[in-house]
Amino acid sequence: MIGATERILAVVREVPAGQVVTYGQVARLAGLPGSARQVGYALARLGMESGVPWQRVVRADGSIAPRRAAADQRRRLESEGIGFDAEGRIDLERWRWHPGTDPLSP
DNA sequence: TTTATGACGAAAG
DNA sequence: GCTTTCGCCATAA
Repeated sequence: MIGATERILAVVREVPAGQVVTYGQVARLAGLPGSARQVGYALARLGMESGVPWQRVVRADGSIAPRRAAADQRRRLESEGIGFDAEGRIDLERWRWHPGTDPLSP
């Protein structure tokens, strides 16, 4: 029996570098519509060196969830080519990941 | 067992 | 665009 946390992490691992997804989006893709908080909670208990690209998960409005590692997350995303506006938000229209449309899948 | 909390989100005013 | 309200659910106390 695969737990919800496992499915959440599986989805996050699918997100290609240079693109982002929102918490709610991950929840839906994991089959847990409406449980966006669960996504954040699963990532919070995760180790930063777990290999999961947690930095690619952002809020529904494109901003970074305020916490200790927020600055580190922004730095990582910028190094992947993602840009932020003056209010610290990402243009989701431009960098949002849509399943099946990642650069490596023709 | 009941309450509170948290890397959230959408709707309503 | 802002704040409030409510829904969600695993953990902790």
